[in-house]
Amino acid sequence: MTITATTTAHASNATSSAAPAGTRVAVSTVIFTLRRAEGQERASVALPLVRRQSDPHEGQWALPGGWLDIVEDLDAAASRTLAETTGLAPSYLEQLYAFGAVDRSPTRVVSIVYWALIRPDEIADTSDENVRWFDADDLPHLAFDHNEIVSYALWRLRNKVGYSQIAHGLLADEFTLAELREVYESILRRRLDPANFRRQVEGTDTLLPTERFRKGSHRPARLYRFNQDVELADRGPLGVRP
Amino acid sequence: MTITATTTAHASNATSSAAPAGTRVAVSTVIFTLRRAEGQERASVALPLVRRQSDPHEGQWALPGGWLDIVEDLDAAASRTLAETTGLAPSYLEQLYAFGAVDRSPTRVVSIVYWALIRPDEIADTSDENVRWFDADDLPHLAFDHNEIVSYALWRLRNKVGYSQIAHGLLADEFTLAELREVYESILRRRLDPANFRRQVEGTDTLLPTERFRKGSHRPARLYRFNQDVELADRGPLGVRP
DNA sequence: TGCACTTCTGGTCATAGCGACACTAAGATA
DNA sequence: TATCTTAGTGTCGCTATGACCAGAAGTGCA
Repeated sequence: MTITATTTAHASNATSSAAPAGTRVAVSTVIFTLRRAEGQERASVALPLVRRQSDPHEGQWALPGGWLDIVEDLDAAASRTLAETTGLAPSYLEQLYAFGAVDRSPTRVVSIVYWALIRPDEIADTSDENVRWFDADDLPHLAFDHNEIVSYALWRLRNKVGYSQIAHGLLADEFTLAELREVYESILRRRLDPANFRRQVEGTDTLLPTERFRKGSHRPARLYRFNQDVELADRGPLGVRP
Repeated sequence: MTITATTTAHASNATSSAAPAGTRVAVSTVIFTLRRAEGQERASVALPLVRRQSDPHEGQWALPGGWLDIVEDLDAAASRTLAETTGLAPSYLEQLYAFGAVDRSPTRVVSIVYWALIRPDEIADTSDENVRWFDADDLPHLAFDHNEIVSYALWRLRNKVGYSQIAHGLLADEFTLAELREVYESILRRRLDPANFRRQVEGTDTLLPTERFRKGSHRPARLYRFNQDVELADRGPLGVRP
């Protein structure tokens, strides 16, 4: 398993079509999950970063990514990136933006950036010292324009959670309304009224109640299941699916 | 003035960094305006297309575009495209999506697509036979995946008009509420109640009333002016400005 | 001049959605 | 058994919105 910190890297890549003179295309991915630090009241948004091993910004943290292979679709390249970092398929994957300022790197690189969601319970325990999960709101200074990229991805996440069902991409098959609410609260960083939240989410057709309950320290809560007929997000006429 | 129909073209370009073997980056732009065909009740969304002069899909209509210059920002390339086609600066310009399927062109091309708005009264009367304005809802079969691209751009336009102020990008400095309403009606393709529309738009701080009136065939209507302090659209942390 | 007609503009009314909040249900724990 | 905490229901008031009414202010024609 090879993990490359890219979006501009002089390091050669086995699948690279690098023509050193011209403009090269890289694909990077901002991978979000939720993580509960001990002692913390709320979970917080976290993402994996990769330590750069070679020249431009060597030693700094960067988004996982790699050069676009000449026979590889953009989505496929993003999925590959994600798999190389987390070993998983994303529960949600969407193109974020193409970054291509001339001066964003010593050589000319256009980075097609994706963002993705994966469920916290699926994160493999990587022992790789060069991959580390950071709190999205407490990042170090990153290589290239990656701080700006993460800011934009976070903005999109917080925005999109308001008008789509992407929150479900962070939960397992069955979940309680409290767990779903906690996802929203963690992303939006504010408390939501349990009663109103229930009313809102039950008003849609996105949830299917089950007959099972989660027994815990108090009154058991009904488990719900995500309605597979509804898309996580309206992508319009584009047919990109993770 | 050179107009190139791109997003994949074998034709060489003076500013191109074309390395024939690898992946090349093109920039195309979907340029929207409003146009009232005679006899038509409502204005409709129109966009300029360019007839391809060379091999892949020669003779077909395509989006205006060109190869990304190695010392040119993505936004700048889009603006250049737009200027070459319309001779104008856009009143709104935003990146749409990066299209990069392997099979979207005979050679490997990643197209960074922008979409833009320009005011109908500013459209230069081009005598170029290879540039023609089409109704967005009545397009011929276009080169490459450009039909799909236009569909997506239209979806974004119709979506965004609902929660941003981009409609102002299609009007002159001073306008009546009826004119502003007509922009919305044309984009959304449905009638809006004049009284309710007035209430909505006056509820925001985006409009500044003037003391001037537009005299027409009936009761004069007050002219309004767009409040320059409000952005046309919330781009989040990204600082792209046309 | 006066009347009809159209559009501009200000209002009402009923309804839907939502935030705030009170209250009941049900199990854990002491 | 009493108490605590979370699950879940219901209510109230505010706001936004769609439908619609009515007066204001012009033009055009008899």
